[in-house]
Amino acid sequence: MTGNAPETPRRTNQATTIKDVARLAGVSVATVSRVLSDHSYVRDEVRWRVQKAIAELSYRPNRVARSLRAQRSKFIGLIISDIENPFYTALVRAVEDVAYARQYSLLLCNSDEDPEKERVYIEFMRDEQVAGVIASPTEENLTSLQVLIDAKIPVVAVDRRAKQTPVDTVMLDHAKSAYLLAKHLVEQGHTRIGMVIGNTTTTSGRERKRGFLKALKEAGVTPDLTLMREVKPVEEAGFQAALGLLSLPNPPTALFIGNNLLTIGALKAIQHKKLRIPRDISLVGHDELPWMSLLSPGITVVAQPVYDLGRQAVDLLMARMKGDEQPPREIKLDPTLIIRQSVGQPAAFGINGKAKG
Amino acid sequence: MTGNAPETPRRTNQATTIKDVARLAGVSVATVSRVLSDHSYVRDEVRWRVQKAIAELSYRPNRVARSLRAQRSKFIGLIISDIENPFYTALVRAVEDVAYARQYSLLLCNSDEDPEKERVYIEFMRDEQVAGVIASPTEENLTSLQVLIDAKIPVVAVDRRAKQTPVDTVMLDHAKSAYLLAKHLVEQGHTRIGMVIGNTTTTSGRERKRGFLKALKEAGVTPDLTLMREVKPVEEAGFQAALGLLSLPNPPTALFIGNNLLTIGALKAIQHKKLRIPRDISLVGHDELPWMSLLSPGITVVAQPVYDLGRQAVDLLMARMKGDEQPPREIKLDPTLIIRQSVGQPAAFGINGKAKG
DNA sequence: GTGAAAGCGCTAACAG
DNA sequence: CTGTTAGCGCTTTCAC
Repeated sequence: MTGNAPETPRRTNQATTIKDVARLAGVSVATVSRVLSDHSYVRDEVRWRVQKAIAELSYRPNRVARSLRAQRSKFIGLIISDIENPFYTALVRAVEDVAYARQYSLLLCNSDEDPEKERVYIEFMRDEQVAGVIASPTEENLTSLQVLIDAKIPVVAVDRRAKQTPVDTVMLDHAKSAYLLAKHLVEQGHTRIGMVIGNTTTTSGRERKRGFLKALKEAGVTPDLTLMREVKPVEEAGFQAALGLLSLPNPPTALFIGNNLLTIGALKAIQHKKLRIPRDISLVGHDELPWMSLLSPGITVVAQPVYDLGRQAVDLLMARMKGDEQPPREIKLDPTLIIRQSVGQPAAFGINGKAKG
Repeated sequence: MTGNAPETPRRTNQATTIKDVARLAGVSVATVSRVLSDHSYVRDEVRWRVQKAIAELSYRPNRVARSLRAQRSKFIGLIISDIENPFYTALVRAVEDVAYARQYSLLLCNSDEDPEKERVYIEFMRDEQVAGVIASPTEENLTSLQVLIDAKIPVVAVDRRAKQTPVDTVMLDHAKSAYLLAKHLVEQGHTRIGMVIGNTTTTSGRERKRGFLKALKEAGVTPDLTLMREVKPVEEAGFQAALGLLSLPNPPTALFIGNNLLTIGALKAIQHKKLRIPRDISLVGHDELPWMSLLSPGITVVAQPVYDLGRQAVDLLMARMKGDEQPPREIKLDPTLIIRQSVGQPAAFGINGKAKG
């Protein structure tokens, strides 16, 4: 992001500055500055004159100048890995809400699950001297966040951990959510369970896998490695992975899908194979989406308290921005299991007994 | 967004500045600046020394200082009305892609369909001296954009027009998309068509209504005002409006829904009423979503070329930023009708012949 | 080719 | 209480 473009032409109609206000009010710029930030004494009569001048000129302070002066801007950088994922969208919304209320605004960056793009954005945040950064690291052992720490810019990791950097973290109890989902499956008698999750280089992926395995172990089910897929968390990958699983000679009787986009892909694979849920195949997915209840049968999922995730992340960040020096905290939020009708008994002979698409 | 909070404490570990580089390289800051922006002659040997110093100190220019100096920052402001609407999400993605490639980054603002919040953000953009703004105006006759024009900040309206302000505009041919949808309905013999669209204070709402009426008129169908609803484009409003329509003594045989969130709401209302599509009620919706094909039956919709919308908006904006002075242009993009199975013949006796939920 | 110096708009010492 | 002034980090005349 190091711009080397030639200078844009200077604006012609000069905006009104603090000098203009000072001149009109017949005071010094310092006085104007004082009435602007009212933690300093100004005689009422003078204050009034200044305010009048401000109004008359419709003066508004230049925020860039303020930022330069303060060595800190009023931005919160938000780095997410996929703006088209409704989960992150909801997160952005929460952060925006809170930030707006506190007079901060959002520098939104979409890392696209690309650590390099993420790094570029992180350095950019530093160069822009943002007030703080909320990030969902592309990799659990991401090192680039250190740049921000060095620049004394507070950082909060959200949804995923950044193990290499000691920062506050707010996330779902991923292991628990996966556990709930997998437990639901084994309780219905499934033992051949296909798993499709996001890459385990991220916290969410790794922990969900752990939760999944824990449920199986508790039920005495031996996990079958040939039924486990770790892929990029996008719809197409979910489709391919599920399709592969369903096309196996001895396919699973249930699918455990660890991410909302993957779930859409998996559902399309099931549709493609002309399989019926839950008769031919059972399925559980991670994350609730507004349209999930429209499907018939409804899909059993775990829901995240997304808004809370965002809100708490901002709260933590704000505390740091105010100078909070405590050791990094980690907040884990609880998932909610929403049981619908997508899980049945394991099909008698597996899906091989059925016509295949 | 006029911050009045007390000054944050000055950072302790001073970042390396252009001065440090100059000192280390044994040149003046001017020379360093020259090698940074290489449109100026610097002796090779000197250039090399400077570059070495830059590398050694991991120097990165302070972007805030640059912005202040240039009277213009490297941000593109993006004001949308609902970050949780997948349509806008896709738009954000497109804009982010293009902006990133051109070394700009995104200041994302969610107006929440609130003209006041929008106005605050617009002034904020001005105060931050952004390079340009892409906005989807909350109201067609929004006046606040004038602030940006006055500050010579280029503006592009996207998805919706801003009639009061002469700016470039990129949007779907809303009238056409609505027309295609409504035509499809009347061609199947529907004459009692319920309409639920977003408020007609926006371009999209108004034009879609126009397209809807045009299709009816062409087919010789007299629009029934009691079947037409204009609401806030959110799921809940769609649910309520559709529910109202379906609960009428003489309900419509088909629903025309003018927005994706409204469609989700309408589908929930249909589900709530225990009606079947298309047997009891037909439905068409605006906007394609990744999961639409998962519904059975699939929903007939029009799709927007969202990515293109975003890309063209940025292109137009960039041209203006480079000084393009042509009169404002308006680009209209074409919708695509995706016919699935949600429209059937009008039910023989309307839904009153069926059990109601 | 290169350096010195002014200045972008603002805030915070420091005087008075 | 209020004014003067320095300076945040950078780019760009203007000299040399």
